[in-house]
Amino acid sequence: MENNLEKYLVTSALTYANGKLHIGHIVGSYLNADIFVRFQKLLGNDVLYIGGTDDFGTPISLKAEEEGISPQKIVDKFNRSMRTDLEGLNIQLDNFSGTSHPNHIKDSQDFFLNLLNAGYLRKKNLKQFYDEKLMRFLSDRYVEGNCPYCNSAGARGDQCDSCGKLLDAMELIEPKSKLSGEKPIIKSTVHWYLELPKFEEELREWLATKTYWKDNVKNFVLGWLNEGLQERGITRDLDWGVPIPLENTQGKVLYVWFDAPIGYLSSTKEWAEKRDEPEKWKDYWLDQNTKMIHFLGKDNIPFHTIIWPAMLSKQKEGFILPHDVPANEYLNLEGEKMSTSRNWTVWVEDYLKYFEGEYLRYVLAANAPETKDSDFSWEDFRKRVNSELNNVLGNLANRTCVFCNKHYDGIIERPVKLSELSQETLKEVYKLAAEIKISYSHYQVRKATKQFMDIARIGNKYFDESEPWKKVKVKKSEASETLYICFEILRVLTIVASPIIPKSMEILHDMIGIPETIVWANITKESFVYSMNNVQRLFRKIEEKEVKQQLEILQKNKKKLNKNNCHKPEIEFQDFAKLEIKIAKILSAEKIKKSNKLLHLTISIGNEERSVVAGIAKDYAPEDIVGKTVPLLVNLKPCKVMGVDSEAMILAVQGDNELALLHPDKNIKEGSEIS
RNA sequence: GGCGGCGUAGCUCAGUUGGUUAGAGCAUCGGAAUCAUAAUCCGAGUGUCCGGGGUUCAAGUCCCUGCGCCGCUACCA
Repeated sequence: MENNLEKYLVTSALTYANGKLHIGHIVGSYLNADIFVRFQKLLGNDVLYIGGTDDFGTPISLKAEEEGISPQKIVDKFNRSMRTDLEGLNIQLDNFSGTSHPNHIKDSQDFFLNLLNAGYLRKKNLKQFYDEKLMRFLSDRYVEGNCPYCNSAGARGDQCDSCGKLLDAMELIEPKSKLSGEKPIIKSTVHWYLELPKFEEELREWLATKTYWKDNVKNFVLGWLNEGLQERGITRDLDWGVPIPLENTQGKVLYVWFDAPIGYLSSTKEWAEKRDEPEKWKDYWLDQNTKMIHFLGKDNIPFHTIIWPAMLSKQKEGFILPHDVPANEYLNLEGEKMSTSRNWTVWVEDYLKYFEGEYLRYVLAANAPETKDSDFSWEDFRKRVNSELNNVLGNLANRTCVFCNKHYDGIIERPVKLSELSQETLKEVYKLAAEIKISYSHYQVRKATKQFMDIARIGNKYFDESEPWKKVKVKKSEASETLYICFEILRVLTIVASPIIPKSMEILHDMIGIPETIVWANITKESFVYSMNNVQRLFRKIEEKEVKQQLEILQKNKKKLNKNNCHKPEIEFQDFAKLEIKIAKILSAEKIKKSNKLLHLTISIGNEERSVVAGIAKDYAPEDIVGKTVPLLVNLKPCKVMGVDSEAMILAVQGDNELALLHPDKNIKEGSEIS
């Protein structure tokens, strides 16, 4: 049997170290990986589970500046908080590292050098705009100016929206930094590009062997390939990152997406060192029998299916390539898209203040966004915990144990002969267990969850049909057989459900008092004696008021953020006086074709009419707003938006999810100025 | 507008490569039972599988088209 051992290297996508863990991270790449790892361990396979934080990049360095501490401090703080949260959810990685650890720097530099020496990196001299005020290079989309072709204002460095022409940022007339509004200077710089087009052929061939990948992943990758691969810059002018290992490259680092996946390797090496077997990582990374499986959310697919394999394939060491990339879709929250910037999510740390980690594991597993986006709601959470975990599984365990204690002093032995119903029942349970194995192997956690709950349902049904409470009074041995079978069912459950609710299943395992360990091979091996031990409730119920409380917390947090978010620097009155805002009447409105947000309005400010483009089409239909009076910023520099002249700007207010026009409190004649 | 996805019971969703009478859980209603965490078990269901057209002996499933919703993207809040 030992010869058949399979070897897995499982990873959860590195989490960006500028915040805490929330349920999106968990459902996207941690829980499904942990479940898979636990399952493989039950099978006795050799599994190593690796992860960590993604520590570099602009957002972290900006955050550090804001808070006046070093980026490393920020990163360390969140790395620690994530470890605690993962522990609270019983997600057990073999190593949780971070890309700012020293190992990682060296590994990433090696990757860079190997690619360079193999001829897959191209060095490009380029001129780039530089914002002197912020001391930062500006990528094309952060520069705007007048279009050299149609001369309309507001053209971005990469494209003019008025005439649609693709631009070179250097051609812009009167360029401005979008970040500071200052006029940027032109500075020359050097960057390295990964020449992805060179990999196309190889990648296609490699991908053709991945027939077993999930459809959503395969389609995504093919889409990318068919559009044609572009070379991608892998360096940036920044100081918080992995330095480029070449002469005269001060102030240049590797772009985060390049070094992040290398974190899987450096984290493995760190694991090996901690075990005092520094070469042990090679057992995984250099052994072609290792199946490397990356768990991640759909936004991460191209990096792991195109760029990362390309990078790996040109290293000297002969690393393995990803075997599978089971990407999950997104989880919504109460029907709305999750968003950390709006604080619309459930933070693990907060969750754990109120509920068991096991419950979240179960609910997220039962409702995982495997094939399409799914929704997490607190009401659904309550229902699943109460009517599934408690009523079906918890109650089966409880009624069996309590009955056994009451009538058999807590000990049940295997009957010599089993009735036909008992045999049939066991057979059915084994069959389901076998199906669960398939589900787990295919990452179908959702299905596995339903299936093990079905096993518990079989148990309840069998208990009822056998009526041991009647038999115990007349044929005590028959009633004992019923209990025995129920214990068998519980025993199977401790194995098949343990990847999803490991803690509860361990408790149950102790409760029913059997010596056999929880491993998959024991499923069909009947136990001979069950002896009760510290019988307790496995789960508690969630009350309606707890759901209400969580919903209130969500709403409260959401508002708090909006308030804090909108402080701008103090200004002088003269600054305000520069604005000419007048009350205007909307004369006509029509949709701008090819846009779903823009309306073309004709507006009157008394003696004058203007053409205005407004981005309000999502909240206002043209016919609804004709005749309305609204505030209008009159002296905004005119520009063209999608080919339409905009000679002023309507003022509107942004609510949580909608936009609202403003309206004077009294009847005011159009053209009146606001001050 | 471009790209991608989705539309199945009141709700949340399963439906493998086309193949009997379209399923599960929850909720609802009726019944049984009283070992158990007011838990369980049995029964009753209800469906224009978004609309229309096509391919086929056969379409929820494949093709075309219309509508609706979502995501990414572009966009003067």
